[in-house]
Amino acid sequence: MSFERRRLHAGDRIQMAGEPFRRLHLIRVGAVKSILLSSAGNLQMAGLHIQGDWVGFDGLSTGVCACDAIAMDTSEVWAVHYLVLQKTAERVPELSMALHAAMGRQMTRERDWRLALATLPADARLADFLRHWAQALEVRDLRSDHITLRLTRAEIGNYLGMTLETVSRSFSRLVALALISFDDKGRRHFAIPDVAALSAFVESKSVTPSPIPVRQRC
Amino acid sequence: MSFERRRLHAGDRIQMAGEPFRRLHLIRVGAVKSILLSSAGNLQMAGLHIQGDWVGFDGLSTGVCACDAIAMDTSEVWAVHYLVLQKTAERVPELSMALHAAMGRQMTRERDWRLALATLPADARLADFLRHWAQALEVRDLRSDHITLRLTRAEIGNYLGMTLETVSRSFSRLVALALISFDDKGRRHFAIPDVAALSAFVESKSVTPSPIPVRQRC
DNA sequence: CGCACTTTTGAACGCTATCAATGCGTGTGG
DNA sequence: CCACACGCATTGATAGCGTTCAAAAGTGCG
Repeated sequence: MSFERRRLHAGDRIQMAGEPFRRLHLIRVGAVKSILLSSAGNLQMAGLHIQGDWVGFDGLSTGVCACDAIAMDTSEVWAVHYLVLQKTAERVPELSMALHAAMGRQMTRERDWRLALATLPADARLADFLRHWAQALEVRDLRSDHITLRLTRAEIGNYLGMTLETVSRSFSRLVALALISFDDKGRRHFAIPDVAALSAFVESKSVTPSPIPVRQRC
Repeated sequence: MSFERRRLHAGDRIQMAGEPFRRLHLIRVGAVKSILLSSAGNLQMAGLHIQGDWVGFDGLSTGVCACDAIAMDTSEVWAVHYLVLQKTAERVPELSMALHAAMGRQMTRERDWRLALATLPADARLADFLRHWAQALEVRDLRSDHITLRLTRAEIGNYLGMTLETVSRSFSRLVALALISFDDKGRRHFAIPDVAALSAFVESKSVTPSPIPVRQRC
Protein backbone atom coordinates (compact mmCIF):
# COMPACT_ATOMS: atom_id res chain seq x y z
CA MET A 1 0.00 0.00 0.00
CA SER A 2 1.42 3.32 -1.04
CA PHE A 3 1.40 6.16 1.42
CA GLU A 4 2.30 9.48 -0.05
CA ARG A 5 4.39 11.38 2.41
CA ARG A 6 3.76 15.10 2.44
CA ARG A 7 5.48 17.83 4.35
CA LEU A 8 3.41 20.87 5.13
CA HIS A 9 3.83 24.39 6.38
CA ALA A 10 1.37 26.36 8.46
CA GLY A 11 -1.53 27.32 6.26
CA ASP A 12 -1.11 24.55 3.69
CA ARG A 13 -4.34 22.85 2.76
CA ILE A 14 -4.70 19.09 2.95
CA GLN A 15 -8.18 18.92 1.54
CA MET A 16 -10.78 21.38 0.34
CA ALA A 17 -14.51 21.44 0.97
CA GLY A 18 -16.46 20.35 -2.07
CA GLU A 19 -13.78 18.34 -3.78
CA PRO A 20 -14.47 14.65 -4.39
CA PHE A 21 -13.39 12.41 -1.54
CA ARG A 22 -10.49 10.21 -2.54
CA ARG A 23 -7.88 10.23 0.15
CA LEU A 24 -7.50 9.89 3.87
CA HIS A 25 -4.62 11.53 5.67
CA LEU A 26 -2.80 10.22 8.70
CA ILE A 27 -1.08 12.93 10.65
CA ARG A 28 2.46 12.01 11.62
CA VAL A 29 3.85 15.30 12.84
CA GLY A 30 2.21 18.60 13.69
CA ALA A 31 -1.41 19.64 13.92
CA VAL A 32 -4.29 20.22 11.56
CA LYS A 33 -7.56 22.07 11.88
CA SER A 34 -10.76 21.38 9.96
CA ILE A 35 -12.78 24.39 8.88
CA LEU A 36 -16.40 24.18 7.83
CA LEU A 37 -18.38 26.79 5.94
CA SER A 38 -21.67 27.04 7.79
CA SER A 39 -24.99 27.63 6.07
CA ALA A 40 -24.91 31.19 7.34
CA GLY A 41 -21.71 31.75 5.41
CA ASN A 42 -19.45 31.77 8.41
CA LEU A 43 -16.34 29.76 8.99
CA GLN A 44 -16.61 27.23 11.79
CA MET A 45 -14.01 25.14 13.57
CA ALA A 46 -15.04 21.60 12.72
CA GLY A 47 -12.24 19.73 14.38
CA LEU A 48 -8.68 19.64 15.61
CA HIS A 49 -6.33 16.82 14.81
CA ILE A 50 -2.81 15.95 15.82
CA GLN A 51 -0.30 13.17 15.45
CA GLY A 52 -1.99 9.81 15.06
CA ASP A 53 -5.34 11.22 14.00
CA TRP A 54 -6.88 10.60 10.62
CA VAL A 55 -8.31 13.42 8.56
CA GLY A 56 -10.91 12.96 5.89
CA PHE A 57 -13.58 10.75 7.42
CA ASP A 58 -16.09 13.51 6.68
CA GLY A 59 -16.14 12.47 3.04
CA LEU A 60 -16.81 8.79 3.64
CA SER A 61 -20.58 8.92 3.57
CA THR A 62 -21.21 11.47 0.83
CA GLY A 63 -18.17 11.01 -1.39
CA VAL A 64 -17.44 14.71 -1.10
CA CYS A 65 -15.11 16.42 1.33
CA ALA A 66 -17.18 18.47 3.76
CA CYS A 67 -14.52 20.72 5.18
CA ASP A 68 -11.18 22.34 4.55
CA ALA A 69 -8.27 20.84 6.44
CA ILE A 70 -5.41 23.23 7.08
CA ALA A 71 -2.05 22.62 8.70
CA MET A 72 -1.63 24.76 11.83
CA ASP A 73 2.08 24.20 11.97
CA THR A 74 4.93 22.60 10.12
CA SER A 75 3.55 19.12 9.73
CA GLU A 76 3.90 15.80 8.04
CA VAL A 77 0.98 13.75 6.84
CA TRP A 78 0.70 10.44 5.06
CA ALA A 79 -1.91 10.48 2.34
CA VAL A 80 -3.49 7.28 1.12
CA HIS A 81 -6.18 6.69 -1.45
CA TYR A 82 -9.25 5.35 0.25
CA LEU A 83 -9.84 2.68 -2.38
CA VAL A 84 -6.28 1.46 -2.05
CA LEU A 85 -6.62 1.39 1.70
CA GLN A 86 -9.87 -0.49 1.31
CA LYS A 87 -8.26 -3.06 -1.00
CA THR A 88 -5.36 -3.52 1.35
CA ALA A 89 -7.63 -3.89 4.34
CA GLU A 90 -9.29 -6.86 2.65
CA ARG A 91 -6.01 -8.72 2.90
CA VAL A 92 -4.86 -7.27 6.22
CA PRO A 93 -7.54 -7.51 8.89
CA GLU A 94 -5.33 -5.74 11.39
CA LEU A 95 -5.35 -2.67 9.21
CA SER A 96 -9.09 -2.74 8.86
CA MET A 97 -9.57 -3.07 12.60
CA ALA A 98 -7.05 -0.36 13.34
CA LEU A 99 -8.98 1.91 11.03
CA HIS A 100 -12.22 1.03 12.76
CA ALA A 101 -10.62 1.69 16.10
CA ALA A 102 -9.41 5.09 14.92
CA MET A 103 -12.89 5.96 13.73
CA GLY A 104 -14.36 4.76 16.99
CA ARG A 105 -11.93 6.95 18.91
CA GLN A 106 -12.88 9.96 16.86
CA MET A 107 -16.58 9.32 17.38
CA THR A 108 -16.06 9.00 21.10
CA ARG A 109 -14.08 12.20 21.23
CA GLU A 110 -16.70 14.06 19.23
CA ARG A 111 -19.41 12.80 21.56
CA ASP A 112 -17.41 13.76 24.64
CA TRP A 113 -17.06 17.27 23.28
CA ARG A 114 -20.75 17.51 22.72
CA LEU A 115 -21.32 16.48 26.33
CA ALA A 116 -18.73 19.00 27.50
CA LEU A 117 -20.51 21.80 25.65
CA ALA A 118 -23.75 20.68 27.25
CA THR A 119 -22.51 20.45 30.84
CA LEU A 120 -19.61 22.83 31.39
CA PRO A 121 -19.65 26.60 31.96
CA ALA A 122 -17.21 28.76 30.05
CA ASP A 123 -14.22 28.55 32.38
CA ALA A 124 -14.45 24.81 32.78
CA ARG A 125 -14.96 24.36 29.07
CA LEU A 126 -11.73 26.15 28.30
CA ALA A 127 -9.96 24.28 31.09
CA ASP A 128 -11.20 20.98 29.72
CA PHE A 129 -10.06 21.95 26.26
CA LEU A 130 -6.57 22.81 27.44
CA ARG A 131 -6.40 19.67 29.54
CA HIS A 132 -7.35 17.43 26.63
CA TRP A 133 -4.88 19.18 24.41
CA ALA A 134 -2.11 18.66 26.93
CA GLN A 135 -3.09 15.06 27.44
CA ALA A 136 -3.17 14.42 23.70
CA LEU A 137 0.38 15.74 23.47
CA GLU A 138 1.50 13.68 26.45
CA VAL A 139 0.05 10.43 25.12
CA ARG A 140 2.07 10.99 21.98
CA ASP A 141 5.27 11.53 23.90
CA LEU A 142 5.43 15.19 23.06
CA ARG A 143 6.32 17.76 25.63
CA SER A 144 3.17 18.73 27.46
CA ASP A 145 4.60 21.13 30.01
CA HIS A 146 4.99 24.14 27.76
CA ILE A 147 2.22 24.25 25.23
CA THR A 148 1.76 26.40 22.19
CA LEU A 149 -1.75 26.84 20.86
CA ARG A 150 -1.63 28.06 17.30
CA LEU A 151 -5.19 29.31 17.40
CA THR A 152 -6.63 32.77 17.83
CA ARG A 153 -9.06 33.49 20.66
CA ALA A 154 -11.76 33.67 18.04
CA GLU A 155 -10.98 30.18 16.79
CA ILE A 156 -10.91 28.75 20.29
CA GLY A 157 -14.18 30.47 21.08
CA ASN A 158 -15.72 29.24 17.90
CA TYR A 159 -14.71 25.68 18.74
CA LEU A 160 -15.94 25.96 22.33
CA GLY A 161 -19.14 27.82 21.55
CA MET A 162 -18.30 31.08 23.30
CA THR A 163 -17.25 34.55 22.27
CA LEU A 164 -13.63 35.55 22.02
CA GLU A 165 -14.11 37.94 24.91
CA THR A 166 -15.29 35.13 27.14
CA VAL A 167 -12.32 33.02 26.07
CA SER A 168 -10.00 35.83 27.05
CA ARG A 169 -11.73 36.33 30.38
CA SER A 170 -11.65 32.62 31.09
CA PHE A 171 -7.94 32.52 30.36
CA SER A 172 -7.44 35.35 32.82
CA ARG A 173 -9.49 33.60 35.49
CA LEU A 174 -7.59 30.33 35.04
CA VAL A 175 -4.34 32.24 35.41
CA ALA A 176 -5.71 33.97 38.52
CA LEU A 177 -6.50 30.54 39.95
CA ALA A 178 -2.95 29.43 39.09
CA LEU A 179 -4.36 26.52 37.09
CA ILE A 180 -2.37 27.68 34.09
CA SER A 181 0.35 30.24 33.60
CA PHE A 182 1.34 32.21 30.55
CA ASP A 183 4.79 31.94 29.15
CA ASP A 184 6.90 35.00 28.61
CA LYS A 185 6.82 34.37 24.91
CA GLY A 186 3.31 35.59 24.40
CA ARG A 187 -0.30 34.86 25.12
CA ARG A 188 -0.43 31.73 23.02
CA HIS A 189 2.20 29.94 25.03
CA PHE A 190 1.23 28.58 28.40
CA ALA A 191 2.04 25.92 30.97
CA ILE A 192 -0.09 23.66 33.12
CA PRO A 193 1.66 23.35 36.46
CA ASP A 194 -0.74 20.75 37.85
CA VAL A 195 -2.86 18.73 35.45
CA ALA A 196 -4.69 17.02 38.31
CA ALA A 197 -5.75 20.37 39.73
CA LEU A 198 -7.05 21.40 36.35
CA SER A 199 -9.03 18.17 36.07
CA ALA A 200 -10.44 18.65 39.54
CA PHE A 201 -11.51 22.15 38.57
CA VAL A 202 -13.36 20.84 35.52
CA GLU A 203 -15.09 18.16 37.57
CA SER A 204 -16.11 20.61 40.24
CA LYS A 205 -17.73 22.92 37.72
CA SER A 206 -19.54 20.19 35.85
CA VAL A 207 -23.27 20.57 36.19
CA THR A 208 -25.83 18.38 34.54
CA PRO A 209 -28.77 20.35 33.23
CA SER A 210 -31.85 18.16 33.58
CA PRO A 211 -30.28 15.16 35.26
CA ILE A 212 -31.97 11.97 34.12
CA PRO A 213 -33.46 10.14 37.11
CA VAL A 214 -31.66 6.85 37.63
CA ARG A 215 -35.06 5.30 38.16
CA GLN A 216 -35.85 4.93 34.46
CA ARG A 217 -39.52 4.97 33.62
CA CYS A 218 -38.99 3.37 30.25
CA MET B 1 -22.86 -13.88 7.86
CA SER B 2 -25.31 -14.50 10.63
CA PHE B 3 -27.45 -11.69 11.88
CA GLU B 4 -29.34 -12.44 15.00
CA ARG B 5 -32.75 -10.89 14.77
CA ARG B 6 -34.05 -9.53 18.04
CA ARG B 7 -37.40 -8.06 18.87
CA LEU B 8 -37.44 -5.57 21.69
CA HIS B 9 -39.90 -3.79 23.91
CA ALA B 10 -39.51 -0.31 25.35
CA GLY B 11 -36.91 -0.45 28.09
CA ASP B 12 -35.11 -3.56 26.85
CA ARG B 13 -31.37 -3.22 26.90
CA ILE B 14 -29.29 -3.90 23.81
CA GLN B 15 -25.93 -3.44 25.43
CA MET B 16 -24.63 -2.48 28.83
CA ALA B 17 -21.83 -0.12 29.77
CA GLY B 18 -18.75 -1.99 30.88
CA GLU B 19 -19.42 -5.28 29.17
CA PRO B 20 -16.86 -6.47 26.61
CA PHE B 21 -17.53 -5.25 23.10
CA ARG B 22 -18.52 -8.09 20.82
CA ARG B 23 -21.51 -7.12 18.75
CA LEU B 24 -22.82 -4.29 16.65
CA HIS B 25 -26.53 -3.76 16.26
CA LEU B 26 -28.33 -2.49 13.20
CA ILE B 27 -31.68 -0.96 14.01
CA ARG B 28 -34.41 -2.14 11.68
CA VAL B 29 -37.53 -0.90 13.41
CA GLY B 30 -38.08 1.49 16.28
CA ALA B 31 -35.72 3.74 18.16
CA VAL B 32 -32.91 3.35 20.65
CA LYS B 33 -31.23 5.71 23.07
CA SER B 34 -27.70 5.50 24.39
CA ILE B 35 -27.16 6.41 28.01
CA LEU B 36 -23.79 7.23 29.47
CA LEU B 37 -22.84 7.36 33.13
CA SER B 38 -20.87 10.56 33.53
CA SER B 39 -17.90 10.93 35.84
CA ALA B 40 -20.12 12.91 38.20
CA GLY B 41 -22.38 9.90 38.53
CA ASN B 42 -25.19 11.29 36.46
CA LEU B 43 -26.92 9.70 33.54
CA GLN B 44 -26.34 11.46 30.24
CA MET B 45 -28.02 11.08 26.90
CA ALA B 46 -25.18 9.93 24.66
CA GLY B 47 -27.09 9.43 21.46
CA LEU B 48 -30.35 8.68 19.70
CA HIS B 49 -30.63 6.08 16.99
CA ILE B 50 -33.38 4.98 14.67
CA GLN B 51 -33.93 2.69 11.74
CA GLY B 52 -30.79 2.27 9.68
CA ASP B 53 -28.43 3.42 12.40
CA TRP B 54 -25.81 1.20 13.94
CA VAL B 55 -25.37 0.96 17.67
CA GLY B 56 -22.17 -0.12 19.35
CA PHE B 57 -19.41 1.84 17.65
CA ASP B 58 -18.48 3.21 21.07
CA GLY B 59 -16.78 -0.08 21.91
CA LEU B 60 -14.64 -0.25 18.79
CA SER B 61 -11.62 1.56 20.13
CA THR B 62 -11.46 0.29 23.70
CA GLY B 63 -13.01 -3.15 23.38
CA VAL B 64 -15.50 -2.26 26.08
CA CYS B 65 -19.00 -0.91 25.64
CA ALA B 66 -19.09 2.67 26.86
CA CYS B 67 -22.81 3.16 27.24
CA ASP B 68 -26.10 1.47 27.81
CA ALA B 69 -28.34 1.21 24.77
CA ILE B 70 -32.03 1.00 25.54
CA ALA B 71 -34.99 0.54 23.24
CA MET B 72 -37.37 3.49 23.45
CA ASP B 73 -40.17 1.66 21.74
CA THR B 74 -41.11 -1.71 20.36
CA SER B 75 -38.17 -2.30 18.09
CA GLU B 76 -36.30 -4.79 16.01
CA VAL B 77 -32.54 -4.91 15.79
CA TRP B 78 -30.14 -7.17 13.95
CA ALA B 79 -27.18 -8.14 16.08
CA VAL B 80 -23.95 -9.25 14.49
CA HIS B 81 -20.65 -10.24 16.03
CA TYR B 82 -18.04 -7.70 15.12
CA LEU B 83 -15.43 -10.32 14.31
CA VAL B 84 -17.84 -12.13 12.02
CA LEU B 85 -18.72 -8.86 10.34
CA GLN B 86 -15.04 -8.12 9.98
CA LYS B 87 -14.37 -11.53 8.42
CA THR B 88 -17.25 -11.11 6.02
CA ALA B 89 -16.16 -7.62 5.06
CA GLU B 90 -12.85 -9.04 3.93
CA ARG B 91 -14.71 -10.93 1.23
CA VAL B 92 -17.38 -8.34 0.52
CA PRO B 93 -15.91 -4.89 -0.04
CA GLU B 94 -19.38 -3.38 -0.43
CA LEU B 95 -20.17 -4.36 3.14
CA SER B 96 -16.96 -2.87 4.40
CA MET B 97 -17.59 0.38 2.57
CA ALA B 98 -21.19 0.53 3.67
CA LEU B 99 -20.00 0.18 7.24
CA HIS B 100 -17.47 2.94 6.74
CA ALA B 101 -20.17 5.12 5.23
CA ALA B 102 -22.44 4.49 8.21
CA MET B 103 -19.63 5.43 10.58
CA GLY B 104 -18.90 8.53 8.54
CA ARG B 105 -22.55 9.54 8.71
CA GLN B 106 -22.58 9.12 12.45
CA MET B 107 -19.42 11.17 12.84
CA THR B 108 -20.88 13.92 10.70
CA ARG B 109 -24.09 13.95 12.67
CA GLU B 110 -22.22 14.08 15.95
CA ARG B 111 -20.15 17.00 14.69
CA ASP B 112 -23.22 18.82 13.43
CA TRP B 113 -24.78 18.49 16.86
CA ARG B 114 -21.72 19.89 18.49
CA LEU B 115 -21.91 22.89 16.15
CA ALA B 116 -25.61 23.29 16.88
CA LEU B 117 -24.92 23.38 20.61
CA ALA B 118 -22.27 25.98 19.97
CA THR B 119 -24.30 28.28 17.75
CA LEU B 120 -28.01 27.98 18.52
CA PRO B 121 -29.98 29.51 21.40
CA ALA B 122 -32.40 27.32 23.30
CA ASP B 123 -35.48 27.73 21.12
CA ALA B 124 -33.62 27.15 17.89
CA ARG B 125 -31.80 24.20 19.39
CA LEU B 126 -35.05 22.48 20.21
CA ALA B 127 -36.47 23.42 16.82
CA ASP B 128 -33.42 21.99 15.11
CA PHE B 129 -33.72 18.84 17.14
CA LEU B 130 -37.36 18.34 16.21
CA ARG B 131 -36.63 19.14 12.58
CA HIS B 132 -33.84 16.58 12.36
CA TRP B 133 -36.01 14.01 14.06
CA ALA B 134 -38.82 14.60 11.59
CA GLN B 135 -36.42 14.51 8.67
CA ALA B 136 -34.86 11.27 9.88
CA LEU B 137 -38.31 9.72 9.96
CA GLU B 138 -39.17 11.07 6.53
CA VAL B 139 -35.98 9.79 4.91
CA ARG B 140 -36.89 6.36 6.19
CA ASP B 141 -40.39 6.53 4.75
CA LEU B 142 -42.02 6.75 8.12
CA ARG B 143 -44.82 9.17 8.79
CA SER B 144 -43.30 12.48 9.73
CA ASP B 145 -46.42 14.58 10.10
CA HIS B 146 -47.49 13.33 13.50
CA ILE B 147 -44.50 12.60 15.62
CA THR B 148 -44.20 10.89 18.95
CA LEU B 149 -41.15 11.62 21.05
CA ARG B 150 -40.70 8.95 23.67
CA LEU B 151 -38.45 11.11 25.77
CA THR B 152 -39.08 13.11 28.91
CA ARG B 153 -38.36 16.84 28.95
CA ALA B 154 -35.42 16.02 31.18
CA GLU B 155 -33.95 13.67 28.60
CA ILE B 156 -34.42 16.15 25.78
CA GLY B 157 -32.86 18.86 27.89
CA ASN B 158 -30.00 16.62 28.82
CA TYR B 159 -29.36 15.88 25.16
CA LEU B 160 -29.62 19.52 24.12
CA GLY B 161 -27.69 20.96 27.03
CA MET B 162 -30.48 22.88 28.69
CA THR B 163 -32.70 22.45 31.73
CA LEU B 164 -36.05 20.74 31.51
CA GLU B 165 -37.75 24.03 32.35
CA THR B 166 -36.15 25.69 29.35
CA VAL B 167 -37.19 22.79 27.15
CA SER B 168 -40.75 23.21 28.31
CA ARG B 169 -40.68 26.97 27.74
CA SER B 170 -39.15 26.53 24.30
CA PHE B 171 -41.88 24.07 23.38
CA SER B 172 -44.45 26.64 24.44
CA ARG B 173 -42.79 29.38 22.42
CA LEU B 174 -42.59 27.20 19.30
CA VAL B 175 -46.29 26.45 19.69
CA ALA B 176 -47.01 30.15 20.13
CA LEU B 177 -45.14 30.80 16.88
CA ALA B 178 -47.21 28.06 15.22
CA LEU B 179 -44.03 26.29 14.18
CA ILE B 180 -45.25 23.13 15.87
CA SER B 181 -48.55 22.09 17.36
CA PHE B 182 -49.34 19.61 20.07
CA ASP B 183 -51.58 16.69 19.39
CA ASP B 184 -54.62 16.04 21.51
CA LYS B 185 -53.06 12.85 22.74
CA GLY B 186 -50.60 14.49 25.07
CA ARG B 187 -47.56 16.65 25.23
CA ARG B 188 -45.27 14.08 23.69
CA HIS B 189 -47.15 13.98 20.44
CA PHE B 190 -46.80 16.90 18.07
CA ALA B 191 -46.99 17.91 14.47
CA ILE B 192 -44.85 20.13 12.26
CA PRO B 193 -47.19 21.98 9.90
CA ASP B 194 -44.41 23.56 7.86
CA VAL B 195 -40.94 22.06 7.96
CA ALA B 196 -39.53 24.85 5.81
CA ALA B 197 -40.76 27.47 8.27
CA LEU B 198 -39.12 25.57 11.10
CA SER B 199 -35.85 25.41 9.18
CA ALA B 200 -36.05 29.12 8.42
CA PHE B 201 -36.55 29.79 12.11
CA VAL B 202 -33.45 27.81 13.01
CA GLU B 203 -31.39 29.61 10.39
CA SER B 204 -32.60 33.01 11.50
CA LYS B 205 -31.59 32.35 15.09
CA SER B 206 -28.20 30.92 14.27
CA VAL B 207 -25.46 33.14 15.61
CA THR B 208 -21.78 32.43 15.39
CA PRO B 209 -19.93 33.31 18.54
CA SER B 210 -16.48 34.51 17.55
CA PRO B 211 -16.82 34.33 13.79
CA ILE B 212 -13.53 33.32 12.23
CA PRO B 213 -12.37 36.03 9.83
CA VAL B 214 -12.36 34.74 6.27
CA ARG B 215 -9.00 36.40 5.90
CA GLN B 216 -7.06 33.56 7.51
CA ARG B 217 -3.85 34.56 9.12
CA CYS B 218 -2.42 31.06 9.11
C1' DC C 1 -59.29 7.83 44.51
C1' DG C 2 -54.68 8.83 45.71
C1' DC C 3 -49.91 8.80 44.77
C1' DA C 4 -45.80 9.47 41.92
C1' DC C 5 -44.03 11.41 38.09
C1' DT C 6 -44.01 14.77 34.49
C1' DT C 7 -44.95 19.19 32.70
C1' DT C 8 -45.93 23.97 32.87
C1' DT C 9 -45.40 28.59 34.49
C1' DG C 10 -43.59 32.44 37.49
C1' DA C 11 -39.87 35.39 39.72
C1' DA C 12 -35.19 36.44 40.75
C1' DC C 13 -30.47 35.70 40.01
C1' DG C 14 -26.18 34.75 37.43
C1' DC C 15 -23.52 33.81 33.49
C1' DT C 16 -22.36 35.05 28.99
C1' DA C 17 -23.04 38.11 24.95
C1' DT C 18 -22.71 42.58 23.32
C1' DC C 19 -20.81 47.06 22.72
C1' DA C 20 -16.87 49.83 23.46
C1' DA C 21 -12.29 51.30 24.66
C1' DT C 22 -7.52 50.29 25.50
C1' DG C 23 -3.20 47.66 25.22
C1' DC C 24 0.09 44.74 22.83
C1' DG C 25 2.96 42.86 18.97
C1' DT C 26 4.41 42.83 14.24
C1' DG C 27 5.33 44.40 9.82
C1' DT C 28 5.60 48.47 6.67
C1' DG C 29 6.95 52.75 4.96
C1' DG C 30 8.69 57.35 5.79
C1' DC D 1 14.97 54.16 13.58
C1' DC D 2 10.59 55.58 14.58
C1' DA D 3 5.71 56.37 13.44
C1' DC D 4 1.96 54.22 12.01
C1' DA D 5 -1.36 50.85 10.88
C1' DC D 6 -3.34 46.50 11.43
C1' DG D 7 -4.71 42.42 13.70
C1' DC D 8 -5.12 40.22 18.03
C1' DA D 9 -5.91 40.30 23.06
C1' DT D 10 -7.56 42.25 27.28
C1' DT D 11 -10.74 44.57 30.21
C1' DG D 12 -15.02 47.21 31.56
C1' DA D 13 -20.18 48.26 31.61
C1' DT D 14 -24.60 46.89 30.45
C1' DA D 15 -28.29 43.94 28.80
C1' DG D 16 -30.41 39.55 27.81
C1' DC D 17 -30.98 34.73 27.97
C1' DG D 18 -31.17 30.63 30.58
C1' DT D 19 -30.77 28.63 35.24
C1' DT D 20 -32.46 28.11 39.73
C1' DC D 21 -35.91 27.85 43.13
C1' DA D 22 -40.71 27.38 43.84
C1' DA D 23 -45.48 26.28 43.15
C1' DA D 24 -49.32 24.48 40.69
C1' DA D 25 -51.53 21.72 37.19
C1' DG D 26 -51.71 17.63 34.23
C1' DT D 27 -51.09 12.51 33.45
C1' DG D 28 -50.90 7.62 34.38
C1' DC D 29 -51.28 3.72 37.29
C1' DG D 30 -52.19 0.63 41.32
